[in-house]
Formats: sequence, structure tokens, C-alpha cells
Amino acid sequence: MVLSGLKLKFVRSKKKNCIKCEIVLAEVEIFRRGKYWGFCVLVKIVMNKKNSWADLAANSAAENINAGSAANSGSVGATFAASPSRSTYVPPHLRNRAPSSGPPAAAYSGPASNNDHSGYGGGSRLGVPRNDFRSGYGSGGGRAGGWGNRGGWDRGREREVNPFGDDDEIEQPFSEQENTGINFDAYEDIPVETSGENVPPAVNTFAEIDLGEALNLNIRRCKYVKPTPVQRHAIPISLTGRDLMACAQTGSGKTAAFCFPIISGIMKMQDQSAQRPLRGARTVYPLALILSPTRELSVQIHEEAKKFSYQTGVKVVVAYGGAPIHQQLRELERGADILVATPGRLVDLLERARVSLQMIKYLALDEADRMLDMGFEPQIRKIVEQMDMPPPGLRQTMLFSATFPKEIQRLASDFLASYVFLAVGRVGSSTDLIAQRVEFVHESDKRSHLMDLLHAQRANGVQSKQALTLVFVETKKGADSLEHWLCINNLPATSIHGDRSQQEREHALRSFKSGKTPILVATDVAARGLDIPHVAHVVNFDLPNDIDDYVHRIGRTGRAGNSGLATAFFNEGNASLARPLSELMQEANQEVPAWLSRYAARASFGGKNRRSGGGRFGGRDFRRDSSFNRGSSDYYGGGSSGGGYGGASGGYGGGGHGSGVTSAWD
DNA sequence: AAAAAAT
Repeated sequence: MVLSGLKLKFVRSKKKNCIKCEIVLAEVEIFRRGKYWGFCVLVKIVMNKKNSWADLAANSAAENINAGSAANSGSVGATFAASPSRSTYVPPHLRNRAPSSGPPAAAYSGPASNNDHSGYGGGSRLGVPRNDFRSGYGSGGGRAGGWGNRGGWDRGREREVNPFGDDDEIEQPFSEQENTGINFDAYEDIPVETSGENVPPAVNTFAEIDLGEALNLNIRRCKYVKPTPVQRHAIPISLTGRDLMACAQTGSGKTAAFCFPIISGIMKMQDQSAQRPLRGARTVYPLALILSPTRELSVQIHEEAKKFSYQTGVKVVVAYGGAPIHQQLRELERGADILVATPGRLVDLLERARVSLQMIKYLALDEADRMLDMGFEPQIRKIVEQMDMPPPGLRQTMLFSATFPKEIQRLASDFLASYVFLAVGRVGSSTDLIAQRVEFVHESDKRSHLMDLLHAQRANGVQSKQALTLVFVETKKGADSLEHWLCINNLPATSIHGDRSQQEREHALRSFKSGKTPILVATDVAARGLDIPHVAHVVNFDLPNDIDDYVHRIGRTGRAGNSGLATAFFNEGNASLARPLSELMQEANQEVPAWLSRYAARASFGGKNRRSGGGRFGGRDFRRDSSFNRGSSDYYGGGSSGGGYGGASGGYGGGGHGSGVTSAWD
């Protein structure tokens, strides 16, 4: 069936570099190939700088007559008025489908378009370069270039950029490495709690673990001398294949803790041959998925993971919103073993069938409690439970965060099978490493008070040597107006929040990191995970409503065992935070102002701002909490394991705690 | 109540 003579026109002319063009839908051919119906669209793109719209329309009518023949071959084609070579456009319905006869490349058999007049990326979009295809994928044959050889594809053809910037081989053993700036003394005697069955023992050195030669070399290149506490515990647990829920202080090396086992595991899988399912040539099947709640954090994890996987043959790709999707798609087409993504963009990719989760062996959620709170939970459930990801037990799942409220732990247990809970004491977020100050500042005095602080620290030389100040506010509007106000008062500030474009966000972050604008005004978009060296001072201009958010915010300073300062502006509006804040400060051996204690005493008991953990830990296994165990045995490990965790039979559940009574841990 | 996350 052929429909012809349809026209679809548009003219874009407002942008400076955009040539006026008209697209004429000349003909649609509907056909059947195997069990699929498809259609072939013939499109003419008429480039014209001078002609009027009326001329364009007249021309296109004439050109329609010539268009038909291109379709006869049965492949997908497009004719260009300016350059009639067949191009490689594939209509959406035919994407991701290998024709039942012949390799998929047949559909792309036209030469790359050389159409200089193409207003759409000069042919780079329509004319896909040949070397973007991974040979053998989805064609039914071609094992040689296909799955069993993942990673091999790129190696001969393009050089992997050395993320370490120097090409010197580093051959010193661990012991001779210089120190890295991580203050390991700060990590001595950290309380650690694990629960779950048969927890694998911790290790003390990287050398004790068999991560593989290439990864070990990268660890040396990163100048990691010995594992941080969370790494010492989490890596052996992950290497034995157990699921993991880990609470570890901010800035303590969580990224490496989940990246090392993933990379190591994938390296080992490369030795075996795994058969990849048949699907379109353009669908990628990552083996590991790492999700994070903000775009910048995904970028950061990607950068870290690239370092760790350098020359291991493991390919890491990042996908996040706010940036053009085409480049990300092209990266994906080159193959991805580990995909780092934000949820929205990932759902998009899954719906386009450009990514399939069928082959996922590792799932890591960074800032897992954030990923499962009200705003994110549906999206995460969709990705983890309603797409094609293998269920718990068939994949390995790792959840990491500095904070882990018990309600969220309960939600998270849906994703886990027979998991180990790990809590590592909160160095770097609320010990002496971060000096916490709370000042009573009325709303109207905040700006001038901030100015005093900034001037004082500049006078004291704190701001020399790239000392950076991160100022948190509650709202996006507030961020804009405070940034503006600081700038007009000669304080070099920039801002980051969700209403700024991704370009602006990334520019602001770079400008801040480099010290060009040593003051960054931010909403909670910057509260979690971002590793910005030299942040000397975090100011909570507006306090958050949730104490966990406070923990994450101040954790932007005092990274890697260094010290930092956190100042909070408190007033009547923050009364609900008084109690948890003063408790947190006490735990961290900080001086609590008397007025704050009075506020805390006045504030009502309980509420949702109770510390999620308590004592020395950032969190505690909810399976050991009586109030969560009563009346149900279904909270245990993903539903299929049938209970039997230490907590239930070990005397925690049976005692006399009423639901409102807290245990010794709280 | 606000922020984040796709176009």
C-alpha cells in the first residue's frame, strides 16, 4: 500500500544558524516483513535560503514526481532535494528490529550522507558512520565480534583516554605509595555493625582481595593505599555475591566500594562466553546498572568508574537528562558494560528499547534512601521491578547511603535477597572532623549575617588557597536571589539548582571547583554525594526540614578524613529540627548552645524527625528493630528466603518493647 | 512545603 502526496512542512528560521528548510512527506509505503508491519517513509528535505514559502511549496510539488523509485528496494530511504544520495534514516517503527532476512546492516546500506546543506547535524545524525555498528550484534550469527568479545571491539580501533592524565606505568607496590590525602588516622577505631547470615569477614588491604590485575593497577594509580572502613567490609561481602545494604559516612569511599566488585566481577565474566539475547542491533545490554538521584552525581560516579575500569576492557557509560540524548545514544551504541544513570533518562532509554536490563548482574543504588523516598520510589520500582531486570537473587543488589531511615529500609528490602546490613560509624559527617556551629539568626538578618561570615573568613585567610564555601538554601528562587545579592555585594558567587539548565549547572560546579567563584549557592540538588575538594565551609542559610538532609549537606565538607566547618542559621521556623539537631551534635561531640537545648526540650517528642539510627551509627538494620518486626515475618529478605535472620530469632523481636519504646540503640 | 528526575 502506498500513500503519497502527503505534505508535512515546517520552517525554522529564528535561530541564527538554522537554514530555512521544508520537509515534504512524499510517500509512505506500508509493508509486511515477517511478522512485523513496517512502513517506509520518503521524505524530501528542501533547503532554501532565498526562496519564499510559496516557491518552496511549488518546488516540492514538482519533486514529488521523482521520489517514488527510491522506495522500491524495500529498504528504508530518504531522498534529499539537494543531494539525492540515499541516506540512512530509519523510521522509529523499524528501529531496534533486525529484519528476519539478512543482517541489520542491510537497512543502513546507504553511504553516509555528505549533504553539506543538511540543517540537521550535517549528516551525522541521518548518515550514521559505519563504525558505529558493533559487528555481530543481533544478527544471529557473528559470535566472533559479539557478546563473548565485549570490550574487545573498541580496543583496536580507538584509544581509551587515560583518565589519570599520565601514561607512566606505575609499578610500585602498595606499601611504597605516597599517601593520598585521605587521613586514615581519622578512620581508626570506627564502630562497625553488620547483620545478616554468614557475613564474610572484612579485609585490611586491597592485596588480600583478588580484584584482578588491571583493577589493582588502577587502584594504585588512584593512589589508594588501603581500603577505607566501608570498603574493607563491603567489598568482601559483594565479592561473595551477597546483596548489601550499607550505611557509611559521607566522603568515605562508597563509590569505590560498589565499583570495585562490579568491575572485578565483569572482568571475570569476560573470560566466559555469555550469549546475548537477540534483539535489535541498537539495543545495549549492560551487565551493571548504577542509579543516582542527581545528574551531577551520575557524572561524578561515571568519572570515578572510568578511572577504575581503565584498560580492564569494561566499558562505562553515563546517561542523564538535561543534555542532548544523541551523544549518549552514540556512546551506548558502542557498547556498555556498566551504565550509570539518573532514573528519568533511563526510563526514556528503556522505553525506546535502546537499553535492556535483561543481562543485569549488578544493581547499585547510590544515595539509596533518597532514591526510595516519595518522589523517586515509583520510578525506581518501575525500573527495578517492572522492566526486564532479573529479580533479586538472580542479580546482585547493593544499596549505599550515609543515612537509611527504617521506613526506607523496609521499602528497600523488596529489592534485596538475603542481604547483609552494614553500618560504619559516621566519620566525616558528624565527628570532630566537621565543626558544627548553630547560630540564631532571624530571617531578615540572614543576608547580612552571611556577609559578615564571608568577610570574616576572607580576613582570616581561610578563603585563600581555594577554600570554598557552599551555601544551602531552601528554594530555587531563594538560590537565585541570594546569588544575585552576593554578586552585587562583590562576593564571587554562582548557583546550582534544578531550574537552571544543565549547562549552567555544570558550569557553576566547574567554576566553583576551580575556585573561580569560591561561593556556591545551592538547593538540595547539591546536598548529596558530590565530592568537591577544598570545601572548607558549609553554610545552612536555610536549614532543611529533615535531619538526614542536614547530615548529607554538611558532609560536603570534611571529605576523606579532612576537617571542615558547618554553620547553620537557626530561627523559629526550624523548631522541629531542634531536637534531632541537638542530638546529632551531642553525638558528634559538638557544643550545643543552651538556647538550642531549650528549643529541643520544648519541641514535641517523636515525629518523623527522629534520628534514623542513633548512637554511633548512621543507621541500623531495621530487621533488628522490634517495632518493625511485630505481627509480620514478611520483612525478611525479598520475600523468598523465608525469614530466619539473626534478628528475629536472636532475641531482638521477642522482648517487651512497645512500639513507642526505643531500644538501647536509639 | 520543596527539591529532584525525560522531552
